[in-house]
Amino acid sequence: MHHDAAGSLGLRERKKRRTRQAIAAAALRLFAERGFDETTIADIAAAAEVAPRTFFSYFPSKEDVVFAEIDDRLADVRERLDRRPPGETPLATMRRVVLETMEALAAEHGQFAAARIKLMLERPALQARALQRLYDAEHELTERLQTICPALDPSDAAVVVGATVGGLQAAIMYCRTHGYEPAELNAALDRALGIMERGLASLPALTTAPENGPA
Amino acid sequence: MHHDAAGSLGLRERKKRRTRQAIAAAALRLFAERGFDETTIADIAAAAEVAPRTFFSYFPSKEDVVFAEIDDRLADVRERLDRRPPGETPLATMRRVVLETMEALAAEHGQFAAARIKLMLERPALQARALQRLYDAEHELTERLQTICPALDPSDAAVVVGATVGGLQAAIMYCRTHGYEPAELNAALDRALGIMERGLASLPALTTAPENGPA
DNA sequence: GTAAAAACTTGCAACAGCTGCAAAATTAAC
DNA sequence: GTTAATTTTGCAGCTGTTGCAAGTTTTTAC
Repeated sequence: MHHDAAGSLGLRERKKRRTRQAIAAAALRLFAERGFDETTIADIAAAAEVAPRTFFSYFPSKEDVVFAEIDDRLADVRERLDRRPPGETPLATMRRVVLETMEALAAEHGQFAAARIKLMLERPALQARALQRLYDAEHELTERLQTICPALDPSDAAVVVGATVGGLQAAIMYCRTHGYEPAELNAALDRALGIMERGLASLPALTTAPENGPA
Repeated sequence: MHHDAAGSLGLRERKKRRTRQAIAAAALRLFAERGFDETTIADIAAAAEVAPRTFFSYFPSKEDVVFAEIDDRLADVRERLDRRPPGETPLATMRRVVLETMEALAAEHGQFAAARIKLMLERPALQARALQRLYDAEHELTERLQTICPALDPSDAAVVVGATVGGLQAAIMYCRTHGYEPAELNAALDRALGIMERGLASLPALTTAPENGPA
C-alpha cells in the first residue's frame, strides 16, 4: 500500500459510501420536493449521477432508501444497551436507554428526520415498512433481554418487550400527531414508562366501572 | 320487482359478493399451492374466471386479497366491545374481549387462516401490511377506550392500548413460532394480560440486578 | 510499472403490478 | 322494450424490479 490515507478505508469502500449517501440524499430531497410517487428511480439516479440500474445495487427497493440512515440509529441503541453499569436493574436500563435515545434524536436535528416522518405518515407503504422494522427490532431486544435476565421466562420476555415498544410507540405517535414539543414528548414517555412499570391496574379510570347508561 | 328472492339483495350485489369471494378463494388457493410471488394476477383472474383487469376493481392490490376476510373479524371484535354489560370495568372488558376473540378464532377452524399466517411469515411485504392493519386497529380501539373512560387522559389511553396490543401480539407470535397448542396460547395470553395489569415491576427478574460479571 | 483478477457500473431486455380510458356487456328502472 | 346506470373487459402505457452480458475501475500479484 502507498499511503493508506483517509482512515484505513480503501478507495473502493470510500467511493461506495459516498455513492450510497448521494443516492439517499438525492432521493430524500426529491421525495420532499415532489412526493414519493411522483419521483421515479430514473429521477433519483439522474440526481445522484449514477445509472438507474445502479440504484438497485445499493438499495433493494425504492422504499428502503427512505430508511437509509436508520440502521446507524439502531447501532447507537445497541451501544447504549451494552453500556449498562453493573448493578443496574433491567427496568432501569430500559428507562435509561429510552430517555438517552430520545435526547440524542432531539439533539441531532436531523434534516431528513422530519422529512422521513412526513413521508411515512403520507405513504401507507412506508408506514408499513417502518412498522416492520420496529417489529424486527423487537426481536433483537427480546433476545437481549433474555441474555440479561436468564431467570425470566422467554415468553414473558417477549411480552415485556412487545408491551414496552408498543406503549412507547403509541405515546410517540400521539405526541407527533398532536404537535407536542420535545419537552412534552419526554414527559409523555416518562409517564408511559410509569404506567407500564406500575401496571394498567394502577390507572383508576380502568378499574372503575364507568357510567354507561344514557339519559 | 318480481319476487325479491335471496334476502333483500339485488342480483347485482349478490353477484359482486360471489365474484369477490371467488377471487379471494382462488388467490389464497394458488398462493398456498405455488407461493405468493409465483402467482400472477393473470393466474388468479383465470382461476376465478374474470378478466385480469377486474381483479383491481375488487382489491386495490395483490397483497390486499390476502386480508380479504379480516374486516369481518374486526366487526366481531367491535360487536363484543359493544356487548359490555353495565358495571364491567374497562380492564375486565379488555380481558373478556381478548379471550372471547381467541376462542372464536380457534373454533372457526378457518381453512385459510393457517395459510394466511404462513404467507405472512414468508413474505415481508405481507407481514408489513398486517402490522399496519393492526396499527390502524389500535387507533380505533384508542378512540373507543376514550369513549368508555372520559376520565382517562387521551395520551394515557393511547399508551394503554399500544402496550396491550403490543404485548398480546408478542405473546401470540411467540407461541406461533414455538409451536404452541391453542390451550397453551390461551394460557400465555392470560399470563400476558396479568403482566400488563400488574406492571412490569411485578416481575422480580426485572427489578433485580442480574449478575453480569464474567468468571 | 504492468498484467491478471476481482468488484463495480452500466445498458438492454423482459416481466409483473397497477392505472386510465373507452368500448362492450349486463342489470336496473320506467 | 327502451333507456339509463353500473360493471366488465381489453388495451395501451408507465414504473418497479430483476437477470444477464458487456464495459470500467480498483485491487492484487508479479
